[in-house]
Amino acid sequence: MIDGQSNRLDGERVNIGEIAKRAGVSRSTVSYALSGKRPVAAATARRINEVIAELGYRPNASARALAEGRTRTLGLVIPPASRRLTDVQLGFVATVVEEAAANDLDVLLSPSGADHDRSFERIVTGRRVDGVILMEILLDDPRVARLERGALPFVSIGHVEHPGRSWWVDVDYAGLVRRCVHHLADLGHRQVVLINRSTELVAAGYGPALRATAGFQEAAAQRGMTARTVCCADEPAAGLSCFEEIRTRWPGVTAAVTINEAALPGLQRALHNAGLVVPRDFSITGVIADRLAEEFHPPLTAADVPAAQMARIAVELLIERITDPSATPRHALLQPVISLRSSTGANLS
Amino acid sequence: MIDGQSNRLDGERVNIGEIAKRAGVSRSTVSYALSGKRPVAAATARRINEVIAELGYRPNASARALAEGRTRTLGLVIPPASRRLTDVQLGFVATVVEEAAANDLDVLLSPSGADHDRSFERIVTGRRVDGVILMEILLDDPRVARLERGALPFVSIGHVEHPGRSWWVDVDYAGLVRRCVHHLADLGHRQVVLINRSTELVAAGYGPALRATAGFQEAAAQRGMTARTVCCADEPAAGLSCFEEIRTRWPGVTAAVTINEAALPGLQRALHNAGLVVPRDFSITGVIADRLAEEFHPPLTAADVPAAQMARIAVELLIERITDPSATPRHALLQPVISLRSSTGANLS
DNA sequence: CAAGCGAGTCGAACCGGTTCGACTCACGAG
DNA sequence: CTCGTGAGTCGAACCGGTTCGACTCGCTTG
Repeated sequence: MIDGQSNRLDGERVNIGEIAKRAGVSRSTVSYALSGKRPVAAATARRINEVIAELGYRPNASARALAEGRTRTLGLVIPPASRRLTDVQLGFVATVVEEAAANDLDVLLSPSGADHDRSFERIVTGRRVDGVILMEILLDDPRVARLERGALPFVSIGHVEHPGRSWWVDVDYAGLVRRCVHHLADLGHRQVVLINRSTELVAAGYGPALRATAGFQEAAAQRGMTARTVCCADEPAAGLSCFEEIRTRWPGVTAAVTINEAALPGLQRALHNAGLVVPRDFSITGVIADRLAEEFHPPLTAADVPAAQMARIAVELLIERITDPSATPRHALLQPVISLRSSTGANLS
Repeated sequence: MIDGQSNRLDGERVNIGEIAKRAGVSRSTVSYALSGKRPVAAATARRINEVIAELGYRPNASARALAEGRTRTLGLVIPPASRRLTDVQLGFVATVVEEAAANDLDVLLSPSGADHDRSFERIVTGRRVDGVILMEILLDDPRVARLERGALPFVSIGHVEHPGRSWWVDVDYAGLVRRCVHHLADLGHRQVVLINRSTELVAAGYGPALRATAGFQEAAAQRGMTARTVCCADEPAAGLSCFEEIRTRWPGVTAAVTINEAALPGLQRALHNAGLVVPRDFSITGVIADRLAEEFHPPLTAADVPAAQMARIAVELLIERITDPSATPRHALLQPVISLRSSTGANLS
């Protein structure tokens, strides 16, 4: 309906003044007709809308942002591309964008880490966004401090050690891993291993990795099990060598809990090479995106990471915090169900 | 609606006027000291920089965009989240963001399709970005027309049928698939099948899917082979049923070429279920992201889709087009090498 | 009938930068 | 000695919106 027509200006120089002139009113009247913040006579409004439709006018976003003091844009800080995004993170990004769009907000992406601090800094201090969603934060994250100092509303995925007045959404890794361990204990397993994320992430204080370890050891101790833990780089090759190492060092281990999605293909191949049949010879469970759990062979019994749900909640919380900067902090700790598929079985050894 | 007078952190309401006042100069002098567009005395520049550092001042991005007439932001139109992003697309997005950051540009994301036209429209007409990268375009894409009418520089990933004056980056699907077919012919295969993307995409006129088909049939005809083609939804389950159908309908087929990455896990399982050993009983090749090709068991001989390279080139071209709007259109048709791994072998039947 | 009120409109003052023209001053060339 | 020149600076005019105060009506209301 905006097609072709007689907009010879081709959307180039049309601003609110041009609309006002052609409609025979002042610029402020056009603005009020658009925002509805003051009454405008029906006849005037109709004239204005006709001119707007004819010229295909849209308010300039920068001018509006400058005048209003808000940009109608959210910032999303993603992990650097070098550390490949996992499937879960990917779904998360996509859902954030959709959810923001549903609220007429745009999303500005910023890579973090490495030498991308310029980008992060530009977004934070340049008033380019009204608020920020921070992915994959560390237990003691400098960016959190930076955002707090900048007085910019933000919601983090994952929480810092002592979340004082902060807003966040997280998955209860400790609780989920604990339940996985109990599940294995119920099936008669006595020696289990946790296949964690990479050594670097653990060293950097990545929350989920640390909390998974804690939950793992707590539950194993409670059930009197022998608990081993290994770190594994986030890539298939590492999954393979990691599993071979496990078999060599601890041949008595009969089950694994993992939160490392990227290593799964390698794990799969290692099991195949060792001639092990899942779950007859070895059980596997953990916290894994449902899609990946179903791609495994056999499908993995696992806690599904609810990335889309987290994204929706994060956007919702952020909008709330932006709208009311003095609101009391809110957060959500999600504990998704464990989907029973086919990768765990009784310990027969 | 922040009461400007009240309080807020001292460092937060700083603008160029405040810097000018404290440094004892005019606003324009501060601006010139920052941009270097006119000479400023060394002593003055030092005073200004001291004040800026002391107050932690950063220019307001909206104000600058309004005055300069450019936003220092690129738009990236991604496929809707509903149609899950593939691994390749994900790598592409991440690399675009990094490459843009390297050029001090930010990236605004816009989902397309479905009911997200508002978002697309907002970005195009609101002058929110200086240029746009369009992912996964169709052979006859309405968004291309929209961007051309809006006089907004853009680069597309994939090209329309008759790329007149447009800028684009693409992978030579036809050529790659052709080479895959020749490779299989050289190994003695006589009956081959193309496992394409989904029926919907093909019907919608998705370029790579159509060009892959064309290249496939051309090469097969040239080598006197029997060529079958099937469409397969972009998901593991479809890969499984799709392969079973192939075995039933055309039992003589001994090799497959695929450009459908998402279906690979299902394909893997179908092969396993059928008791087929790759490449002894069946050969597989195609156009696949290197990471996925290596996760397959055995690793796939395939043309690696160079997502990162495409992203870098796309950003580069877009910047060039923005800088010089009258430049003659440029494009890049990439023909990556085919990595010989272990999934193709001689036809023994 | 004066006063009060709310709908409808306008002009002007912002928001925070960039940029252009003009002015001053010191210095070297004619 | 005068003139031209360029470094260095300032003030003012933008960019394109939003918003506030004030003004004009026509209509109650006391």
